[in-house]
Amino acid sequence: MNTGKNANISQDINRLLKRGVAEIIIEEELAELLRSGKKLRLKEGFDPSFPDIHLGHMVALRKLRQFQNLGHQVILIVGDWTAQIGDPSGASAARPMLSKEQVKANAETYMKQFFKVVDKNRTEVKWQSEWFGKFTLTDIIQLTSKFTVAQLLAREDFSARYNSGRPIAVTELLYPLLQAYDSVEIQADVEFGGTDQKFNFLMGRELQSMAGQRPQQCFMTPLLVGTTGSQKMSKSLGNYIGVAEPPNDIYGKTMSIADSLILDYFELLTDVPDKDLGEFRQGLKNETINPMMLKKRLARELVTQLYDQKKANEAEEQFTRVFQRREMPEEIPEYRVSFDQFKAVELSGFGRKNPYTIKGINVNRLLVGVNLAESRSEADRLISQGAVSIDGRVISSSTMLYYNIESGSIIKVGKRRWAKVINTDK
RNA sequence: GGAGGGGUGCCGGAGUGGUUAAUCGGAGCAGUCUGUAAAAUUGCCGCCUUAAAUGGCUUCGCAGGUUCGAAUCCUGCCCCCUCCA
Repeated sequence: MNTGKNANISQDINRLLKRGVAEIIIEEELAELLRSGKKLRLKEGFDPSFPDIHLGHMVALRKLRQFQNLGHQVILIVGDWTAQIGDPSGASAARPMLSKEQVKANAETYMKQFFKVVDKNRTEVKWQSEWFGKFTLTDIIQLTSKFTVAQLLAREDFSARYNSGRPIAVTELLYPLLQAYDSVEIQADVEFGGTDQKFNFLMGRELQSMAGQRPQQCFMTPLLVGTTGSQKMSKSLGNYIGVAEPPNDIYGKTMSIADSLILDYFELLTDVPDKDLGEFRQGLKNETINPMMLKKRLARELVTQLYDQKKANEAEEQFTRVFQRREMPEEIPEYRVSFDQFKAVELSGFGRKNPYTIKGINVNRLLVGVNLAESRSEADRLISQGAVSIDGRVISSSTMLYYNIESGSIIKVGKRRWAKVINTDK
């Protein structure tokens, strides 16, 4: 029994270090640490400027969870100081300073999502301000004096910018140092993140060894490609699937990912065994598996992880009904509005054309009123393009702009937006 | 401190006195097709008024000015970048 357990553990360790991993520094040392039985301190940082977690982040978070399952401890660092600088990975230079309240609110939002994946009971939350709040100029001079400009310019995006004459803010140079100092402060054994964090992680190692600590191991996960299949998943590119999104959205967005991503997503985001992944790959190649079926499975897996099986089944049913059979969704957001305000009584006064043709509700205004269109101009466009239907009847011609709607009617805009309108007038 | 370059719609980027609500590309939205994939194809893509035709308003860093007319010319201001010191 004992040997069996050990065998399992070494199998776990192996999977931990192989699947969904981009690079580990130093892999051998980490394997050794894991085998040693020591309870490891796993560092994960987050920038409170961006509190939302999407599937791209989830890759590393899943790894944290797997480590936790072996008994290790996560230390989550709220980067309330580094957030003011911004990770120098490119375009974004100066960031607006967040107020304390904002940071706190964002941290709460973040953690709510974080603990969908990571085990709360094996997590310790630390704020950078716990140590940087007390920093003095002396401390900063001491910290910065340990490094040279050449060292910092070794970072690829710095050197690229330096060589091409683009600006580098002094505070940006500070960013890696602060992050490195976090590792010292919490005595990290392993730091987790995407490959883009490599330089920062390595700085942590440097600083730790200067401080007499054993340098942390760096565990880097691959960057997940966003839903459209070209760039990395990111909120600003709009190609993301958020972990806090409703089950139907997670399911639906997953169904819309590019075929080329299916295998990656399975590998990085699910526990589907490697053996099955091989079969999927083969099946896709030979065209013996319909990619859509695989995506359905993937979508189910993801919703199950982030919610539960029941929600996954419901989402699948909904998807099948609405998008494959083109029927109504089960739940449609309701809007209680006064129909009176959409009646076109305004025509009078000019007395130009006959007001008698006007009866019913101005669909155009109604769309704006229930947030299906942002402006009347947009509503106009949607209608003239045949994207709007009421109770199954397409409103396409201008003669139907005043439509006799009843309370409880269902409006559909495009493929996926619905609203049920309830008249609040007596 | 000196010299030069630049700020245009969500992004990139044309445009140097009218025909410019502003070429083009990307993103986005919508129609057809479909597996809410890809590819293709069509239309839209500032706001308001109008059933529509139409009309009005706002927009090219900010504020003024010249002009019948300005994103385009002039003046002042703000911001960004490069080089020299």
